[in-house]
Amino acid sequence: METALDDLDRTILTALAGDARISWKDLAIEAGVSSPTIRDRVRRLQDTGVVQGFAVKVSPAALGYALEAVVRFKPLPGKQHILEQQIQNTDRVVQCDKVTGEDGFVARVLLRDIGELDPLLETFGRMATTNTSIVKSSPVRMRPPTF
Amino acid sequence: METALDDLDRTILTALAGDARISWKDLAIEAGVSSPTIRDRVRRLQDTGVVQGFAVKVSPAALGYALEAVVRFKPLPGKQHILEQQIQNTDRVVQCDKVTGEDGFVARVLLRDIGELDPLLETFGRMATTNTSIVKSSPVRMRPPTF
DNA sequence: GTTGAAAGACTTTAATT
DNA sequence: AATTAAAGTCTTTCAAC
Repeated sequence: METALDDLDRTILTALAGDARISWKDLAIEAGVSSPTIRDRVRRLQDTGVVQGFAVKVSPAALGYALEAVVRFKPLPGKQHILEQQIQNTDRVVQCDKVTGEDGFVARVLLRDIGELDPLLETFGRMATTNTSIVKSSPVRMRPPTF
Repeated sequence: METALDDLDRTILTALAGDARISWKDLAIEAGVSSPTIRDRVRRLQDTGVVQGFAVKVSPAALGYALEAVVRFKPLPGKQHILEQQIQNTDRVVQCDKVTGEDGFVARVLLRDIGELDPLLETFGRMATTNTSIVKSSPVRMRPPTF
């Protein structure tokens, strides 16, 4: 599942990380090759699974989600599966990993205000104990791996 | 900083969340309006900060990062600032939040193999105690908020 | 705020190296 | 694998509603 990248691939990925809607033509000029070459390379990166797609970056704050929190869930005995489903069905959860150790799941949740926290946590009351940390800032705001 | 969205905005955001490189023409057909209208709406969503940009989704696994881990950092006395800088300068850290509570920072790190974990954590030895959980799966793999 | 139409720009194909 | 050139398609502009 691993792929070797050359300099052109890295140039392409770096440009797409900055602006995923850049035209193949502009990317071709930036990389010093022709647009069909860019087109082929991007398709190959998609075919090999390096590029999984292109996403819009939406600001939670601009949509009224004033707070973000990191919630760790420790499943109650026998409740791990239903907990996982409940997490997936909670649309305020925008990211969640199942991890090793005491806490079974680590999730990122969006809140309109602090008053929304307790009701949200209570929906998990029968399945897990929780540990919540409010996000004060994000020193590293979701960046790609180094190519 | 909050913005009201209408149905057309929501249709546009949903389409762009699925494929951020869709052409304005195809999006126009999907939404049942003209391409100039789509163009104007997207520009407005960018101007109001709802759309912050467009990013390529890269697979860490395809680049050889076989493991992901969630690392919580508790800064040693007086070391919070230098810790934050060190985290930002560590390119294996692809996401990090500064949070309330015992653990000052929660980070997501990429590893080529488990042997990379200890050396990485040791670079933080003078600044923080750490708590590491290996990601076993990702029940919610980074989704946008509901529009 | 939206539309249709035209001009301009970009993308894709296919022949070639 | 990469390039050029031409055909095809999309984007942008703008006058009109």
